[in-house]
Amino acid sequence: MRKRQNCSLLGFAQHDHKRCVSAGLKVADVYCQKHKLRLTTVRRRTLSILLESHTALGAYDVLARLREEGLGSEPPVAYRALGFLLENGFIHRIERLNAYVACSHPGALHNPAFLICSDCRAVAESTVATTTGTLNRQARESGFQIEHTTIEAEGQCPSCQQANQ
Amino acid sequence: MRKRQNCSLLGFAQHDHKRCVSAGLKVADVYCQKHKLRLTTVRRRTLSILLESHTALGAYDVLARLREEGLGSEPPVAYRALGFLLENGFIHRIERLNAYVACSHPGALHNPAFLICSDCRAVAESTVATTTGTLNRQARESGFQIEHTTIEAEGQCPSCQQANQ
DNA sequence: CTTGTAGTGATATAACATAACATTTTTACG
DNA sequence: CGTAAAAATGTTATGTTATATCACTACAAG
Ligand SMILES: [Zn+2]
Ligand SMILES: [Zn+2]
Ligand SMILES: [Zn+2]
Ligand SMILES: [Zn+2]
Repeated sequence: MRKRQNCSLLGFAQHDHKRCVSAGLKVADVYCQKHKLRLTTVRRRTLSILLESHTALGAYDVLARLREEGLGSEPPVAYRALGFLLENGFIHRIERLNAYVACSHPGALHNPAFLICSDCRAVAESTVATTTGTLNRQARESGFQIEHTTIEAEGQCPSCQQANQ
Repeated sequence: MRKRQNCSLLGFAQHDHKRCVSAGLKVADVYCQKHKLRLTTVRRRTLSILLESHTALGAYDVLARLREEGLGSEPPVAYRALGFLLENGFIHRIERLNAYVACSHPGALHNPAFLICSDCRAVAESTVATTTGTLNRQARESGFQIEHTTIEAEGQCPSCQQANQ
């Protein structure tokens, strides 16, 4: 009898979080070198700020951190860095929160689904991104061409459930 | 051999649109009477503004219309009316657009998926709202309690595809 | 009629995002 | 190297979306 694998989602599970940060930065470094992209100081620091938490941060939260460190003080600085990181799949945007979160499975562009805690903004990223067959069928039948699908499930993460019980 | 039913989604299909407006208002009238809710002038007009198009309108778009008609000129007027209509399931919020759309299947609270045209903001509402089994399983296994799921597919509606070909 | 509740009016401000243009840094190439 | 083009950054201003707060009004219940 095989032991059931623990496949709880990163973000809600206990884990060695320093590895998330270092691994995420490493992947970005390698990817950028390979694709001749410039992971500048601001961009790299923006990524590490997001990697340091598995929660969604607003652009102005990021900007505040950058400002403290003398890396820029005006909104475009943060939005440019976030834009670069989004384009290259290192971070994702959480539409419900107008906020940004580091990718948990970096290395390739992809289109994940998210589980978002409405209390603490913790975010877990699922690799499952496809819509249900029914929605796809309805789209096809009505002639709608789907280009991108956003799936965001909101609720309570394990620790906030305990805290609020 | 049974004829294939045309189940193209309202919003992209040709239809008698005056009926959408009158039916939507009627449902709201009845529902509010039954539940002792007050569908005031501003609320009712806000609903009809959204019913008049199957596209998503921003709060400030709605406000502009209300202002023209002397029904209110400051943001809270629109946001309060939209809030009431959202709470009672007469309209939905499109997160990707920070915009609002009248419900196509009014009468009960529900949690639909949307097909959103990125060119013209036309929105079709699908009754299919459940996430994929896999996402639900992942949530359960990691102890996350899903309360609400947003599914928004963005792409091109039939007429915009023709226009851009 | 009076008292509580729900709804509105009005002002201000918070939060999120981009346009536009000047300047600096980096890269590419002769 | 020197220099021109491209990419990134600095800076100012403004646009867009949303909420807090407090005063006032309408209205239903007792
Ligand atoms: Zn981590
Ligand atoms: Zn939480
Ligand atoms: Zn219609
Ligand atoms: Zn369209």
